[in-house]
Amino acid sequence: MLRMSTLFLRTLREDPADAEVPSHRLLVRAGYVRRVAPGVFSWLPLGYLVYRNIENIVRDEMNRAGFQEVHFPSLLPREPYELTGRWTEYGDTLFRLQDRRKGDYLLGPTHEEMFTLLVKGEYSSYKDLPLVIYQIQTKFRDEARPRAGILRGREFVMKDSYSFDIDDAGLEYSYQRHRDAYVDTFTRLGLEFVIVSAMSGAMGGSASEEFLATTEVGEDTFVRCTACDYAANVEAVVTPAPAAADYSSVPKAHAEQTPNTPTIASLVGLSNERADLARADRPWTAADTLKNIIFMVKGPGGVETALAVGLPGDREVDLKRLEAILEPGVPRPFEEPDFTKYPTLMKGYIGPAALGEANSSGIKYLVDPRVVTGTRWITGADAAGSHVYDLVAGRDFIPDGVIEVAEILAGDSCPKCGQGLEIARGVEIGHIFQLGRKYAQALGLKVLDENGELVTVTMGSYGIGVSRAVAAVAEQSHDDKGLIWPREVAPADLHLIATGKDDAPFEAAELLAGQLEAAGVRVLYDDRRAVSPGVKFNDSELIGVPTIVIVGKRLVEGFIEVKDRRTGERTDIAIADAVSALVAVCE
RNA sequence: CGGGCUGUGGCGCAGUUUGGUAGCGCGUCCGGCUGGGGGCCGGAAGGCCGCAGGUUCAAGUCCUGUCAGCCCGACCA
Repeated sequence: MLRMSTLFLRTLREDPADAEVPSHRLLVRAGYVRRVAPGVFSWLPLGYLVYRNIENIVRDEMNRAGFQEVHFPSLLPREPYELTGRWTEYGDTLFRLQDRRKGDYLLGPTHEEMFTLLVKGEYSSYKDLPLVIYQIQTKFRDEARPRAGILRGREFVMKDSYSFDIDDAGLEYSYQRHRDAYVDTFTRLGLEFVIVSAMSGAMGGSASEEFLATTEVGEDTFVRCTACDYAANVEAVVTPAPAAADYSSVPKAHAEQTPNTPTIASLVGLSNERADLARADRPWTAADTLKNIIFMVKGPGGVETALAVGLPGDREVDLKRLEAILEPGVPRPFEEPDFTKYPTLMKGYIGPAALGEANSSGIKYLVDPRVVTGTRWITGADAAGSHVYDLVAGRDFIPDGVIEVAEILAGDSCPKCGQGLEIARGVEIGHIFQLGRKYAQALGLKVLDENGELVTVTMGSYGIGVSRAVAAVAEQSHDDKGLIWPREVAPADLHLIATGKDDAPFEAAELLAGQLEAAGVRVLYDDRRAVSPGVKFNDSELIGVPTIVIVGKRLVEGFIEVKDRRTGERTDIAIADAVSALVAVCE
């Protein structure tokens, strides 16, 4: 039994000044966590109870799936990370340290290397596989900017598991088992979540998926369909290409003088103002223009290549999508000096005529999926102050291909059902990933197959942010008064409050608390004598135990009050029936 | 790494413009009252005003430097 009179707990009446997001504010105010350093937190008794409940749910679901728990150190030697290149690849995010002999060590940010080496040391036959092992471990990442309290710290707890299979089919199965286990885990945590494809379509379907707990303070943007169950990372959204349009009635392309129209807005304005350019049926909009943007892309060898992107003028290029699709190439904007290298490009008036590998600039020209054959555009005429009208894709120009980098806007069509998409935010609480043979290759994890041949093992890696899940639940489950824990993760089942100046309520509550404990109910008992009822009520709402029981002024009539923290609904029950009634509530 | 803001008892803040012996609320301690929504009265403890240097008779306040933290962005298995 937890007694408020002795519990190591101090609740705060005011919000801490450095906390912005609700989970951070409330976890600090309710005395669950305290900040120690940027992105580093201590867990106080109530917080640690919640943390452990969540950890145990994660562990339980892993074990149910048949995975085996191991435990690695956090302090790791440099060598394995050197072999996979991550000692340098991880950059400043890696916490590094040296021992007294100047030997390099690191605090593990994730443990692919260690798992791979462990299995390599023990197993050597296909008969040993498949294998899934996991750990629940403190991880360290020296994030450039920790924020949002527990949601994004530099020290955090992660469950990471790794699957080892002989072939792709085995990997697919291990991946699927994790996917199922994650759905069960997050459902049990009471989290509202979506599963989004984490990679661009080109990289292939299910190789990597993220589990995002939906919350407006999340750092990951994703889209989901308002009508069907489609959800995807912004990088991975596929824009459905419209059917090719009939352009038989579209007049021949004609260049027009359009002075001082270097921007889309100015071009659309002028086109509507001038009678000779205006459309008869409707005004021109930015979506009628074809905007061409050039990037310089640095390839892995360090060589820069120009790339032209064409997209409807009402859209911007989403740099994250562009970077994701060009990976490992790195794009940068096309700048003034670059124009001198491509004399046929006229800044502000770049058109398809100059673009494309077959044309004057020789620059590869990729267009948005909406630019299908038959669509007609206003676009640059490659001369200052001049635009081409009625330029038809497929008739007047042929791009080198399609590229999916336009920003996603709310209302865009769902690639699955065609209805509108919405943009939402979430925090990544799980990630499942078919690693393949990268680490097994680098570290030489091979086994003998049934033909006696050495084959490289294929791996998957699967993470759950355990400490982050505490904050994610808090983020999704609170009101203006405080936290509201789902029962299974709550620090207690019941928050029992005794009020009054006489001994009677305290004696009755004491007795009740003992009986409830004996019946297996976890009780947080507010036995403080000198504290006024208002303080106790407010504390109970801040702390967020799902059921609040008050032994107070109605005791003389033989009743106690039961309040549901989430709904606020109150019921009176007879003290004589209290134990059985409350046990029932807590089941 | 770029931009903005802030450093004053445990927490939240005022005081800095205009230099003159450091204040308020909460919390804590002692005594009393109160006892169904952070209640009241009286008393008390607790501060290198981020740090260093400078100006001045005098610096929380002005000047220079520096460190730290927070927020936005970049970044983020």
